[in-house]
Amino acid sequence: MKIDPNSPDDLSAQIATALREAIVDGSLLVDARLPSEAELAAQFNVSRPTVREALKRLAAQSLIRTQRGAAGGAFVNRLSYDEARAAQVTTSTLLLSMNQISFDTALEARYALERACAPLAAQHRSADQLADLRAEIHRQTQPGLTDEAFCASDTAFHRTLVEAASNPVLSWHLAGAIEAMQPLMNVITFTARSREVIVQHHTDIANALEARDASAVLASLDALETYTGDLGDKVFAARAR
Amino acid sequence: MKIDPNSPDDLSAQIATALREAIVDGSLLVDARLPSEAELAAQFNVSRPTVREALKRLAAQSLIRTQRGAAGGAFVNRLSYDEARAAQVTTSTLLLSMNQISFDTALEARYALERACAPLAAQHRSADQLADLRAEIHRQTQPGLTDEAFCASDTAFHRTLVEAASNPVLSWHLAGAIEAMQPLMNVITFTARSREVIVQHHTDIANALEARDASAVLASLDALETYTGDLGDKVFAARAR
DNA sequence: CGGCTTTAATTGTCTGACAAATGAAAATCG
DNA sequence: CGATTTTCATTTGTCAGACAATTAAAGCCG
Repeated sequence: MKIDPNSPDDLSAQIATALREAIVDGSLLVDARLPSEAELAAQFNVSRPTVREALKRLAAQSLIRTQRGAAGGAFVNRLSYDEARAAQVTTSTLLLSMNQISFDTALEARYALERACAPLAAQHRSADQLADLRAEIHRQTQPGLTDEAFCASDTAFHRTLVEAASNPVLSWHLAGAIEAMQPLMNVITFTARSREVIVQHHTDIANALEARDASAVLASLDALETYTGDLGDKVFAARAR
Repeated sequence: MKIDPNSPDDLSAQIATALREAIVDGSLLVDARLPSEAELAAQFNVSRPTVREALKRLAAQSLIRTQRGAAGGAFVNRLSYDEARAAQVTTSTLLLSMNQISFDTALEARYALERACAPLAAQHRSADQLADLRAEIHRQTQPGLTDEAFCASDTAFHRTLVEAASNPVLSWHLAGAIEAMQPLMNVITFTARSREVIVQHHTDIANALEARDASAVLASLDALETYTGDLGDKVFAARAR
C-alpha cells in the first residue's frame, strides 16, 4: 500500500483506493478493524483530515462503518442486500435522468429483465408469494385508492414476482433496476393508465404462476409491456402536440 | 436543506445526503457548480473540513467532480455508463464474496440475465458485432493461448452479445452483473474447462445471431449454462473430497 | 493586438485543539 | 469479597486557522 504525492489523484483518493483493494481482495475480512485514524495517518505519512476524507469515501460505498469510543474505529462492513440495492437505485436513477433515456428504451430494458426471472419464478414460487401477489391485486381493485397507493402496490407486485425466482443475486439486480425505473413508469401511470386493464394482466400473471406455466407468464408480461408501451406513445404524442 | 446537530448521523453524512437529494431531484443540474467549500461551510454552519468530508462522499459515488483553481469548485458530474458500471462491479463483487453466494446461484442468475437480452440481440445485432463475435471465437481457437487470455476473450464475447441488444440501459445492468461474476466463473475455467466445447457453443450462438433466430440463441445459451454447471459440480465435488 | 505577469479564487493539505462517546480499569462501598 | 460507581484512556467527530498548489481572468507591456 503505497502513496504517491505526485500522482494526479488526491492523496485521500489514493488511500481510499488502497484500502478498498485490501477489502475487495480479502486482505481485510468482514468485521476486521482498520487501524485508527492516527495510525493510518502515520502509516501513509499524511495528516488525519486526509485519512478521514479517505474513510468517508469508503463509508459512502458502505464498505466500512465507524464507531466512536474506546473500542471504536472503522470496521469492514458486511455489505447487505438492502445497502447494495439502495446504492444501485441511486446510481441507476441518476444514469436514467442524466443521459436522457427514452421511455421506450427504459421500458424495453425493464421487461427484458423481468422476463429473465419469469421461468425461475414459475418454477420456484411459493404459496406465500402467490398469496402476496393476490393480495396486491385485491388492493389494486379497491375503490378510492389513490394514485400513489396504486403505484406502490404495482411496484410491490413486481417485486414479489422478482423474488419468487428465489435467487438472491437475481433479485438484487432486478429489484434495483425496476425500482429505479419506477418514476419513469409513474409518468404514464398518473395520466393515462386504466386500472382495470392492469389488474387483468396482473391476474393473468398470478394465474400463470399458480399453474407454474412459464410461457404463460412470459405471454402476460409481453401483453403488459405492449399495453404500457402503447400508453407511453400516446402520452408522449399528446405532449409533443 | 437543514442540518440537525443532534441527529445520530454525522454532520458530513447529513450534508452529503442533502446535496445528493438536490442532485437527484434536479435542483442541481449536470455541470452546475456547487457553492465553494467556504460558502457551504457558512450555509450549513459547519467547518470546512466537515464540508469536505461530505463532498468526498459524493465524489466516491461519482456524483461530483472537483477542480482546483480560480474558476474551480465542485461540479455535478454527468454519470457515464463506464463510471456507473465500475461502481456496480465493485458493489456486486463484494456482495458475492461477502455473502457466500454459491456457484450455482451465481450461474443461474448470470444466465437468466443473459437470456434476457438474447431475443433483442437476435433482432438488433449489427454486422460489426457479428464480426466481433467471430473474431473472439477465432482468438479462442489459437493454440498457445494462455488461460488468462482465453478468459478475457470469453468475457469480451459475452459482453459483445449483451451489447448487441442495442439497449444501453440493459447493457449497463448486464455488463456489470456479468463482469462481477467473472472471477467466480474463472475458478472453473482454470481447472476443468474444455476449450473445444466452449468454442462450439460460442459458434452456435454466433450462427443463431447471424440467422436472427432468437430461440436458437436461447437454446445455445441453455446448453452453455448446463455445460458450465456440470463442470462446476465436478470441480466442487472434487474439492469436497 | 498578442504574449507575459500578476492576482484573486479555490481546492488540497497540515497542525493543533477540544468535544463526545464508550469500553475498560480503578476505586469505592455494602 | 462482590457489586456498583467513578475515573480514565482511546477513538472518532468537529472546529479554527494556516499555507501550498493550481488555475482562470485581469492587467500590463511591447
